[in-house]
Amino acid sequence: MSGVAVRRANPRGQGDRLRQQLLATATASIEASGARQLTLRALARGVGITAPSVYLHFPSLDHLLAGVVQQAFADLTDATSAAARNVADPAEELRARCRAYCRFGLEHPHLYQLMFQEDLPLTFANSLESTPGRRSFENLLSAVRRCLDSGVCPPHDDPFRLASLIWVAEHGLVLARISRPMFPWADIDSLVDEMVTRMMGLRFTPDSQ
Amino acid sequence: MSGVAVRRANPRGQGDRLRQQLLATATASIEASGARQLTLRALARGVGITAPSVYLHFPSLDHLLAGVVQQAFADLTDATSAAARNVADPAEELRARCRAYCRFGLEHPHLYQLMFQEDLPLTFANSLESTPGRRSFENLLSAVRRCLDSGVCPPHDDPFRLASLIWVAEHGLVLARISRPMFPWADIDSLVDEMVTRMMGLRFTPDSQ
DNA sequence: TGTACATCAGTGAACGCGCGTTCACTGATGTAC
DNA sequence: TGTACATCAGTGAACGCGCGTTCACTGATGTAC
Repeated sequence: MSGVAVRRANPRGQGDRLRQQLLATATASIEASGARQLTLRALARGVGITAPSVYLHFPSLDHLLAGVVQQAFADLTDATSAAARNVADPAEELRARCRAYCRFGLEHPHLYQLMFQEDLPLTFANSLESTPGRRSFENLLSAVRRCLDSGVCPPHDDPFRLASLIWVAEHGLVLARISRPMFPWADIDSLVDEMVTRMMGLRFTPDSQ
Repeated sequence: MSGVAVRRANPRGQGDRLRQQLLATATASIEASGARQLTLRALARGVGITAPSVYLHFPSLDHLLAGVVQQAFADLTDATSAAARNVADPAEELRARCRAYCRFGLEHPHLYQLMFQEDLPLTFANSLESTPGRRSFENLLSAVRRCLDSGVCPPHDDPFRLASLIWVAEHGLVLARISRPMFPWADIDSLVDEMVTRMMGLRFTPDSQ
């Protein structure tokens, strides 16, 4: 009748379980109510441990958040890659990728905002190449290149620049929807398709608008 | 030699001066170090008054922030309108508008982020029309309409939708730069120009890329 | 012209709260001899 | 097979801090009579 589940310490050698549990609970908590609400003590409460125990696995909350963000970017990359798989037409592949990207952002708004929060000290203070999301951008860049190479769109002398424009536009699509839910938005998939089509200079197809 | 400036109460009937000072100091503080750092007590310290005095003018910090945001949107609208003034060609007017929009965002990154923070309770919980930034969007929409009507670009059956795409893209341009300063960005003006040109289906002109 | 009073523009002390962080400690379990 | 010991996975109490908010108060200045 106590209602309080008594937690027992993990068996020897398996202290790493708590580490995973901390990451999972932090992610869930962020998805539910945003990263601002997540404090070290709130996290400890959520997991059912005492506050100092967090230090056994992470030197600070920032390190833990870096882990959450890293996992989130891996998931984002997986989602876009999965959407692109088995799509033969390069233009449609690019659109599918971008739709999946936006869907991920809109399905995990709080997480997405954390991934691009400017003041995450431990995630991209490092080198340019290991910037989180760099992998995801490289995939987008490859897809843009395939479009250019296959001739489904007019040539462009700077694929990197073109990919930047598309990334930035989908980023804006996601964030604007999150911060202005009352705006009379059109269907997200159709907006993404039109954005990609126009940005790449693709020909409009019946089902792309 | 004390170094502490002794503040004297404002003369009678001019208590409103402190109100303006609170707004100005809050804005300056946000521009310097972001809205997260701004607490009621920090603001009071910045102005040189005691914490409870803030309540004489604002029922809460949220109300004050709403004032800051409202002013910021007015400034943004002024900046884009000024850039559009005296530009005859509708296409160039639209580009000038968008360049000014992005410039504003990049010159006031912390303020811009606050303007589009999702959880500002007192700013756009209200009606759809009075959403902050709505005025700014209407101006953009008008500029898009002028392009379509003048025939400098192919027709589009939904100017509102097209304006949404352009707003969202410039929004993304600003926020992506803020959150990924290490990314090898191209010149912002040229990126804006190319984005607008492609999104509207304008013909490329020598100085637009 | 004097004076009592109201009002305005704040002050100063105090409160309870949740936070991050420290420190010494505990209790279970594996290991050496 | 027994037992001393080391290690692992945490606990529990306590700290100082800045925060938002309350309350009674102050001191200057305008106003009614």
